[in-house]
Amino acid sequence: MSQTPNTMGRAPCCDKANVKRGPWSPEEDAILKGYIHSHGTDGNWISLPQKAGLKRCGKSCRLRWLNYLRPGIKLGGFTEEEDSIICSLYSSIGSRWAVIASKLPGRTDNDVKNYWNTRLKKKLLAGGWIPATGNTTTANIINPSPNPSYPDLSTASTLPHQIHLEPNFFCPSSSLPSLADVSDSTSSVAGANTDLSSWTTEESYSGLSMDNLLDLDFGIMYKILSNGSFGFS
DNA sequence: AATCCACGCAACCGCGGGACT
DNA sequence: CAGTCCCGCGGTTGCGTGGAT
Repeated sequence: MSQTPNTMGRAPCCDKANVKRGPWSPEEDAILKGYIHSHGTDGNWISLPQKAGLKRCGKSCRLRWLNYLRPGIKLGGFTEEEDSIICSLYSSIGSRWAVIASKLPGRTDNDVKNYWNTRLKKKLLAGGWIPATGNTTTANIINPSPNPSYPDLSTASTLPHQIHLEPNFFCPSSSLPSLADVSDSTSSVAGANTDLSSWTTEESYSGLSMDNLLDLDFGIMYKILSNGSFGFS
């Protein structure tokens, strides 16, 4: 990169007057794909377009690669199961699209975000899962049932239970999920008690931070989140 | 057939935070 | 420790398209 250091705020990532903007052409896609296949990103997106011979901003190249060109990208409509996963995670962690997308192989954060904003939100509104008034936030997606059962994700055809949100992470011992539901995890969770079979007290659950929880095998995490008595700040 | 409008999606923008010097 | 740079993220914008009028 050859930008002059700017002490008055952040320097622009590229010279906007000399980069192409807007939709990518098939030729540009081919150039970017070919360059990354043979050279990789070299850990530097800013200098990549110049090296590859593209008149694009590095951020634009990164976005194009991550969202459309990299191998394994899943195109097409979302499945009911993916709907359930998105709803469940959104209700518990909010608009952390990158985290949600990481639980959906082949999906990108942009994809999930667009899907939520354009279609899934409407679906939830239509089904009464989101209050018709006010903004859609984690705080107003409320579990209407005091004693939710655990929906089976593998055969999910309906929207999941929502999470009751509290100011801080908590888990009253009276509402612990059945250990039979959580004891089959083989996940390794750094910094947390990973022996799920030993989770018999409120204390052992409380030691699990939200980030730890996100590292759990999704099926186990879902079962925990599906218990309407958990909450996160 | 022409115009309007709503929708979906690709892309851009700015910020926060981590890495590096 | 402070300053700088870049990556990654979430919010937002704007264009293309298809349906309605």
